[in-house]
Amino acid sequence: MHYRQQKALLTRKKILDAALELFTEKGFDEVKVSDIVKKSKTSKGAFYTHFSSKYEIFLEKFKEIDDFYITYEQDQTGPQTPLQFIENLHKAQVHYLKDELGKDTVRTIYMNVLRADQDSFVADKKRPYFHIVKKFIKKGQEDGSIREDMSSEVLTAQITKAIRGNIYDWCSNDKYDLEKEQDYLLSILLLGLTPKQ
Amino acid sequence: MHYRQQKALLTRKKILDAALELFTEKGFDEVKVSDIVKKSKTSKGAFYTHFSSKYEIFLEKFKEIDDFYITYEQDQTGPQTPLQFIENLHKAQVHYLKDELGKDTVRTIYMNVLRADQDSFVADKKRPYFHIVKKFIKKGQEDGSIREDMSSEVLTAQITKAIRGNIYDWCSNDKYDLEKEQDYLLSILLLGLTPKQ
DNA sequence: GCAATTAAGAGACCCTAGTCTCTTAAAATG
DNA sequence: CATTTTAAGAGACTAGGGTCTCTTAATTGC
Repeated sequence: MHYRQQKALLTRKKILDAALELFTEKGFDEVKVSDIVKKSKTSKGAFYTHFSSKYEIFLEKFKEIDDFYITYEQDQTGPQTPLQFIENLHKAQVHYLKDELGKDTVRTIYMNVLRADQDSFVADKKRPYFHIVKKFIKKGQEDGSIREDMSSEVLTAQITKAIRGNIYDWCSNDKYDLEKEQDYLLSILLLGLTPKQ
Repeated sequence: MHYRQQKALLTRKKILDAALELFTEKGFDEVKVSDIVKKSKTSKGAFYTHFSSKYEIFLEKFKEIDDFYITYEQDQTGPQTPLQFIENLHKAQVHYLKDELGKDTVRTIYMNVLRADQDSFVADKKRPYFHIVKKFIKKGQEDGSIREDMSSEVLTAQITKAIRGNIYDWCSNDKYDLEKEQDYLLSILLLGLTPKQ
């Protein structure tokens, strides 16, 4: 590690810290790149050598969404059937999105995922969220409580994307009861996971 | 209708026609408002008196998405159970989105729905799509093939939003087999609609 | 140690969606 | 018919994300 690289890393951190502070304070749309540059006492040139867009720096922080899922799984101790686990996970999820992250943040993420140059993030199968759901679907298939005509991978993909539909609708509607709608949707999805008679 | 209003209407039409032609030719992102203005021989002032954004004029055209659903329902003649109808409708839907509208158009719509100033369009319950699905869910509830612990309105909302999740994922992933994923998802959703034992 | 190379960064500049102001001609008023 | 009001539209201007070029100082090579 050379002196120059160290200094660059410090610059990167200055920009990141300033940006996150501003995002928290004013929200993504209200923060200008020039604000970030001013606050971090750097320059546009520095900003764009370290981050490829304003959205990228925003995402940096919100990759910690995944910590929620990891922590959630660890915290579960009592006995639960796989279906109960999946249901409870998704009920906890809406609280986290609503009360911790906030609609505006989620909306920003969901919007930028659709930008032509961006590669997905929410639907990335490498995310802990996907792994955790898949793990419990597998368990359910093993104990016979979940259908086996589709692989756990495929079933997981279907559940998570249906849930994304719910979150998407919440983001685009002013009056939307996220919890209630999540409950309704889960009721259909979980029944849809049971083995066919 | 006064002379001035007539002339305004003509201007509006000139802008709309020019815009749609350019969108078809080059895609939403590649068309500049100045291109539209130039092609229609009008001005920015005229553009923004008739449309509130570039997206709004785009949506104007793609409200005809709804014609697809109306036509589809009318064209169905043979006997089908409500669940079969819903399944077939959604299989036809993906072909329409993929081959008629195209991913780029759908992506543009899904993205703009999330813009803070915009009110939804895709999740609007007044759309024919919603009405048609609801009608068949009601039928299924009447003949006992669909669960009755939730209203047809609620069930419809869940199905349509889960489907939106699928379309959303398609829009944000390069390699995504929309038809196959729709089949998988429908398999879960339709089972989830059946009455609980 | 000294030239040549290169990476970090400063900031002027570009691009384009959207706004603002001003003009003009049609409609309303009397 | 003259005057006032107003709505459509022209186009200059603003805003803000992102790009480009140029500088400088650290690193490398001889």
